Amino acid sequence: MRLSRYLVPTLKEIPAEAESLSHRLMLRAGLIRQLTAGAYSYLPLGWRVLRKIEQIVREEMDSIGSQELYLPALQPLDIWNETGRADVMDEIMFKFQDHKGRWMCLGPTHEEVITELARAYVHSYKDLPQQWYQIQIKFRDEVRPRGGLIRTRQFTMKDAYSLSTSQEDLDDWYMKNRQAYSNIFTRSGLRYFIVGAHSGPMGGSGSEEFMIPSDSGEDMIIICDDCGYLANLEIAMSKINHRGKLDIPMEDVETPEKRTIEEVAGFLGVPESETMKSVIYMLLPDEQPLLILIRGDLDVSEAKLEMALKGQEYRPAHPEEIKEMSGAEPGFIGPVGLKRDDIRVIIDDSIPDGVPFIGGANKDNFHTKGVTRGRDFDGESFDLRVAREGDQCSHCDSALRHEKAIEVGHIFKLGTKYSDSMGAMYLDENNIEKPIIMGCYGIGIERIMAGAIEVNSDENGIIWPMSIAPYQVIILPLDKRNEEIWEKAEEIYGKLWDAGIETLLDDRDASPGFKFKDADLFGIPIQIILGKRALKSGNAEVKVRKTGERTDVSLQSLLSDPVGSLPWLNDPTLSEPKE
RNA sequence: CGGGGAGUGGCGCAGUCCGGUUAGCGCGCCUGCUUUGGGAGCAGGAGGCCGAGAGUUCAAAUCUCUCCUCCCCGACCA
Repeated sequence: MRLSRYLVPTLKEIPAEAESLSHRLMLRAGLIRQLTAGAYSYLPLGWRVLRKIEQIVREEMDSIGSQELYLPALQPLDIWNETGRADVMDEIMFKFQDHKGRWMCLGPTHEEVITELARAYVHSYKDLPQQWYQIQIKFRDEVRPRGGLIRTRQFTMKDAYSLSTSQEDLDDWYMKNRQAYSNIFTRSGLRYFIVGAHSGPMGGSGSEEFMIPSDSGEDMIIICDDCGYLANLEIAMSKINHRGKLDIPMEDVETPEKRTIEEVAGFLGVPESETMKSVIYMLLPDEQPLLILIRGDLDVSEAKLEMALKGQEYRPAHPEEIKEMSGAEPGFIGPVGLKRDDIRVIIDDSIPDGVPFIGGANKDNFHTKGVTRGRDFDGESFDLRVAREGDQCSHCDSALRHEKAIEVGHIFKLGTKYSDSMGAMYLDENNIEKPIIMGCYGIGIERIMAGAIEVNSDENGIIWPMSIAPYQVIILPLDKRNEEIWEKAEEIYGKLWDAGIETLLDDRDASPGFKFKDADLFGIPIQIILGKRALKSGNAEVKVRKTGERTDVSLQSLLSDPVGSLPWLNDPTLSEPKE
């Protein structure tokens, strides 16, 4: 492609809207343009990168025997009502009525459509196993799009769905996809972590996320450098050191207007870790009260709570309900002396038997010292707390650290959640009807692009890994009016394309400095610089964007054997992440 | 959804508090001449219902009201 006729609007100044590194560089390098919040036009250079990524994804999915198909983004709301997810995903679904008044939506994901397909075509164990995938657009009316392509309302996802007859076969598909994902991210020049994750509204028994460490990420992952434990902060485990057991009697102390843990601990002159936090929720749909107890200095992980409750829904209790139950204002609630006997109590294991804590007295302006589990109250034990940086690893006792990360892939063992609710059944060898066991596996295509930029750039611009670079080579004739330079540039350009090397020719009438700056900004891995100096000696100058290394290569060999004279084309280190 | 910030040629901004010439500057764009190894110089140009609507006023980018949009933090989120 000739740059003079190419839509690559590079910017010298950074648009004010861009905050994250990848967003700034994508705008500056002319890869994308925002149309509205969370929706971007992909300009030619950006689109080429996305297509490269898709191709890598396609090859790896095909290689594990996954079949590519294409499902509609336009979907009737009915199928979402079958699984009950019309309600669960209500907030993020783009919904509207067609001209007949039927409710439709733009698919935020495709489990329902896939299950409908399976229900229609899979009837026998002989039809299984199967894995189907697509590379398709998703629509999610995100409350807050952010970070350029990190979170958008319209994006491309590779989503795959495995259909199995047994848990073992699901496990097998899960591992195959896991391996394919590892290949995809490695080939795309990304350094990634696989972390244990929370399944959320997808449901199912287990899931893992593929994470690229980056300050622009929205997720927090917990890392143990010693034993390699990795998990999303939402579900990360950590070890708790308990104080010694002590048998002291309960004693009410006056704590006027001290409601928060911080206020109470400060007022009584004790560390927050010697206090106990009590939170009351109402379980739905029965309105059964739920008391959650956790050490005062720790926080409850919503994801862990959701798992402890096995997905049962809940809501925060109203202040009147709390008052009725405890006889005190919120801020003075504790586990001892509550006025409801149907209350369910779940306790984080930061509150062990025999260790006294300071808790609410269920009496306005009073707390109780010496409240002790096992003696004064008890309940179900769970790990509910959010792990903190510096906490001990639950596997090896080393200190945990955390890091921000971009989620680029997520794999789930769904089980029979969708096949049960939508009736996707098959007959087994014994003529018994069974639900199909499903898995689903997603990759965010744009996030790979954004992630690759986050990880591979310097102060001058993007440094594309060779594997996903929009072009491998850019030719920079520095003096357009020097006919010899111009002719050589054209000649090399033609030869490179003949040899199958994707090449850009900067044929713009611009100053050398301008071309250098743009070439660095674009991040094309190999620059071929044609100036008078080099030409005099019969050489072109080859600059490797990633290393800055410059080498003279004879024009003769470039023309006769382009691939052979550019060994960098096949240098694997140019497809690896920096450092 | 809570908090904060911002809408002025394609991009970055000034002007707004304190109303008053043809609304400025830089980048980019067009024409000409010069220039050519790290975002060239000079000269001459084109391009703006100042986010939208209503109001106040002799007069509104500027004051008032309503609305819309975008960004950031948080909550939320395959």
